[in-house]
Amino acid sequence: MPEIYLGEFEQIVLLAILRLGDEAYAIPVRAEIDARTGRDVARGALYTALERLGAKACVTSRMSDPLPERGGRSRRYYTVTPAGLRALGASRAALLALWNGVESQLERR
Amino acid sequence: MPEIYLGEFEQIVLLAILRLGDEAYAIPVRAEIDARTGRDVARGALYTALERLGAKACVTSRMSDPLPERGGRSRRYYTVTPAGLRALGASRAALLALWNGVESQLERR
DNA sequence: GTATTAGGCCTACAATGCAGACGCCGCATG
DNA sequence: CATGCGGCGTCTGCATTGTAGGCCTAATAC
Repeated sequence: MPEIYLGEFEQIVLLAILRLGDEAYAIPVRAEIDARTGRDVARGALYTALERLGAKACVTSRMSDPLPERGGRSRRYYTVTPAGLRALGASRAALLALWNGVESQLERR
Repeated sequence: MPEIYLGEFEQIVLLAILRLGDEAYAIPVRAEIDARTGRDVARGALYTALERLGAKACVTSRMSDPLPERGGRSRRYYTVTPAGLRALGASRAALLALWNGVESQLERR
């Protein structure tokens, strides 16, 4: 297990995909991120992140058939791999370990 | 409020400083990070992060007097500013919002 | 056809993460 | 007092991640 490190944004993207389940293609992912974090990223930004996650085998993707809709182009749906889940769990644990006990200091402003 | 974004590593550093209180100079910070996250970063890495946090006004620092010890050079002690605390709180909230409800999927491995 | 809309991809640059080498300063010890 | 050693700040430079913006295509609508 060669220790995969996720950047913060990559984590966010993975989480959004998980949350969306089988509706996870770029546009809804982007919307989800915006809704949850207020971060309004460009589509291009998202695609590069997704590509890099793919390179690390944290996600896989499949193309859909074209849709019978207004601009119904085929969509690329993403799924988080087990390796991706593991990596996510690891970074979460690391963050939690550091947060633990510090919250109180935050509240004091 | 011009929206300060913290990278993941910067968050970790801030948290370590908070945790160390008034013993927060580079070497213990490094040790703390290693102990909590298993991340064994070079000193240089840490200093650049600290410098950048300084530039964003998330930390301040003061030099100590030289110490009467073997290699007793002066140390640079760091303190998290209110702005730093705010930024930390914000990124934590963002992460939490996304994590919320996803933990269950992680457990299923 | 031509507009309009959804959505994938490419290019290129900025910000962050990280390491290794350098050098200072003070004690120690002969 | 000179040489060495140990603690620690600092500099330079490259690698990885983050982000924007524009281009292109496929499909319906008119």
